[in-house]
Amino acid sequence: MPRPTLNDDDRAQRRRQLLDAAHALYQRRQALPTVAEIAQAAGVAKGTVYLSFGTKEEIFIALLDDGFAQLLGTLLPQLQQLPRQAEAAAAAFAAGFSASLRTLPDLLPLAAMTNSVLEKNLPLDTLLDFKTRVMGGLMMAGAQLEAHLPLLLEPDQGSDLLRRTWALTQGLWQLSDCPTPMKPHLIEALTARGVPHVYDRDFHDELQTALTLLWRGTLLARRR
Amino acid sequence: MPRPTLNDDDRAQRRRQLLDAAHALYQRRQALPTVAEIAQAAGVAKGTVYLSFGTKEEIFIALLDDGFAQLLGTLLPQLQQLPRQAEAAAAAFAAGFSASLRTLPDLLPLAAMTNSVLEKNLPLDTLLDFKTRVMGGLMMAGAQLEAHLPLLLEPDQGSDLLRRTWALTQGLWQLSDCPTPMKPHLIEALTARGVPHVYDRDFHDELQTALTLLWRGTLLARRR
Amino acid sequence: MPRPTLNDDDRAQRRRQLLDAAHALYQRRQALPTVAEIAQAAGVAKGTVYLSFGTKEEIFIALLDDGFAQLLGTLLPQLQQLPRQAEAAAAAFAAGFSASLRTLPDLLPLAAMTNSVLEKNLPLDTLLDFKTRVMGGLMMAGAQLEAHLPLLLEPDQGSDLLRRTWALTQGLWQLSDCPTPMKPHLIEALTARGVPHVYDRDFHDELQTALTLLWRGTLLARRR
Amino acid sequence: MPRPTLNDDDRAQRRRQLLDAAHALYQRRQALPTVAEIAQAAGVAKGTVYLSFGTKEEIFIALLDDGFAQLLGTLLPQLQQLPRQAEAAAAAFAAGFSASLRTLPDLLPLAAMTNSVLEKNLPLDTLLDFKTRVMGGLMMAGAQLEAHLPLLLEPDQGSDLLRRTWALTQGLWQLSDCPTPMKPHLIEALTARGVPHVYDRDFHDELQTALTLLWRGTLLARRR
DNA sequence: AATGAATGAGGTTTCATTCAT
DNA sequence: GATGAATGAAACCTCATTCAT
Repeated sequence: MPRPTLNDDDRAQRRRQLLDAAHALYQRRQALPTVAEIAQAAGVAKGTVYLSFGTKEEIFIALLDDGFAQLLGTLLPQLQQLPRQAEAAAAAFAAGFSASLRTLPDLLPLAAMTNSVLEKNLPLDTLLDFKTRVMGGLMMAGAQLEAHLPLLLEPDQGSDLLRRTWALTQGLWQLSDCPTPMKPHLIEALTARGVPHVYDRDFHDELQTALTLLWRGTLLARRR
Repeated sequence: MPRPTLNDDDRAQRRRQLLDAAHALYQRRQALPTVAEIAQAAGVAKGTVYLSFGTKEEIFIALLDDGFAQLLGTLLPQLQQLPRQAEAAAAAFAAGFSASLRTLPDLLPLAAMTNSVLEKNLPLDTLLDFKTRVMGGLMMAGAQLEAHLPLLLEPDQGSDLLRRTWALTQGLWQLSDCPTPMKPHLIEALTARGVPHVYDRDFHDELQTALTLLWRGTLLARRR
Repeated sequence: MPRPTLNDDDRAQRRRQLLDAAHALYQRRQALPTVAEIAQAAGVAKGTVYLSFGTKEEIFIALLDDGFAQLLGTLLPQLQQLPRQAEAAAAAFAAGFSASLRTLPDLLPLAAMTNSVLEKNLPLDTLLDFKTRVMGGLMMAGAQLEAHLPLLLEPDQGSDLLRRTWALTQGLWQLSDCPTPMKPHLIEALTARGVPHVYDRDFHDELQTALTLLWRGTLLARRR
Repeated sequence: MPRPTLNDDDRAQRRRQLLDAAHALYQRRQALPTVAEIAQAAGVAKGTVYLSFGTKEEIFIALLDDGFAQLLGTLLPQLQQLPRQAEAAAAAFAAGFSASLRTLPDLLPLAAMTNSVLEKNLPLDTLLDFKTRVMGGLMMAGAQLEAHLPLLLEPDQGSDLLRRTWALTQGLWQLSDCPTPMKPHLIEALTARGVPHVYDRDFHDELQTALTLLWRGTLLARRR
């Protein structure tokens, strides 16, 4: 029973430790690990998890939070280097966004559970903080985008565009996803049945195409 | 304890009875009811449920299936009456689609659970049938759309557009949704914190705007 | 709904049909099939099974009954050809008995369930009939045995010997048996652990040895 | 709701508590109680049971294990005091063994379920440990027996004899047993039908007789 | 006689969370 | 602070049996 007093740094470190463990387990299983597993992987006892997180779901919301922050981090520089012509900007963003997403392979699966699983058992405050932070990042990035493309975007439409971008991304991912173990069977069976060109299309190709269309539709609006 | 031999009609009726019960319970709770609850609500014994559905999840896939079929039913006539000019078509579709969705308030919440919940305990065949049916509807509607707007859509792009339409819709809904019981608090708190114009915006307004942009971006492509 | 009136022959035929189906299924699975499976295999409806048998367990008791009758059928002639010298008789019986048993591979597994499973849900009358029939056969065979070996067996000890023979057989079988799917693993693992010569010994060898000893002990008693 | 950290002693005590509860219930019902019942009888929650046992069946295997250990405990001293003359040894063992068994009235019923019930839901390792332990005890006792009766037993035949002893015991018990609630009716009815001297014979008398014969057959073998 | 829809008891196991130490 | 034993709700699905037709 070691009992060192924890200062804030220690606390943050413990949080990180747990988040890393949870993340690693999630990557392996593609399913929410149990608290016991997370604790074990982090080398602490089950009860200790609840000193850092009020709820199992909080852990994964925090992971999601991290993911969004990282996405934002890679996105912001890209936004400032976007070409200023509408079509080119749309295509460039789509390509950059897709590439950024590839570096965060757990973000979309995690986000897909937000509504149906993660938010189910979350204290209002945590949910509030999460949404505030995500939305704050969105607003900021949106403001940058507006500043960078003043001729293509109305004021305040930057964050709208980015929100819709995320929505389209998440929606497309959910349409293309299916339980990992049966993915090959499903694709094969769908192909055999002649249901064409939908699940076997590479998600990132589809994402780029769709995002380009959304952005074009948005950025061309001003021109009319 | 009535125990008459069931013909196909009876069987369909029993299915309907269970689906209606499940639907009603889902509306109340915004969460998957237990099989026991469904059985009780439908006035049958637990085991009876398993005569019509092999799995609890199948019930909800069937509900989703119904929803998509209904959506398609209201959508198809709309597609054929779309104006043939790009901007007008985009706006008209967005309006019509949003209106159609309003008549199916459970479709989006149900769809949001598809990946994380429903598919976890579904035999491959059921999942396959479901996906095939949904995709089939999409292809058909897409073909109609192409036929109706031959100057605006490349061949085979009708179903792509509709798929992206659905993805954007589902994504936006998931961003705007939150657990029913805390929705008012959340909105209030976000407003108080000055996180603006996002959650308190009416979902259907946002949906129309976003879909219009996506469609515009798609339908204007030809022109270039 | 065909409804031909069943006479006694038909009834017996129906019984046989069900017993055969149950037997075939039991052989496949080495576990009690469900009533639904039996009915389907026999080409009748579930309810029909209960016109011939009051309980699922009755079916398997009947199977057991059959098995005992067949065993008796092959045994009786053997008894009459037994050598009249004790040691030779013991060895000859053991060999013949083991051989007879090989022709009835389901008898022992079925018998092993008698106490813990089959008798659990049996009307008293059925159980009574079963026990009476089995015991009757035993008495008869015992009487033959006494008549054939008057110098080796006291009156009334023929059936005792045969009963103990069966007991020893069944007991040995249960010691050597284990769930079919794990048998190879188990044997391998036991061997690896150095637990020797018990499970990997061939059951029929062991049976012959053990029966020979029991019979010798019995038949030599008189001599002293 | 006491929740002290458990050391090994506590753990063993908790195991014992559950085993005792399970044993008591088994004695009452002569059937496997449910986990819920065991937990209640032991005064703990259902989940607590699974901290000590991985499976319901493990509980009963442990009970069986206990029983065998106790039987072995009473048997070993007896073996060393066996007379060295064959007939006398056989009779003495039979008497002592029967007496030992009387002190363990649940061992035989429990053992009768081993194959058909207990092994169905047991991890291979548990089953393996169990078999190894039982066989180990048998080997040890067999070695003692050989050492004690060197003139009567070939090397390595001690454990064989004991194994056959157990097989005969279990087989006889299963022949004489029937579901507790109907036992009196059955005996009465069998007597009424004139099926004689079998079920109403006291099991332990029969056991002694049969074991004496088996042992005599074995121990006399050397003489020839 | 035959059917097969309906019944509903039955039982296991998992796991997030608590809280005594 | 840390532990991890205890909790106990939760939920599924199977299947022998019945009985209205």
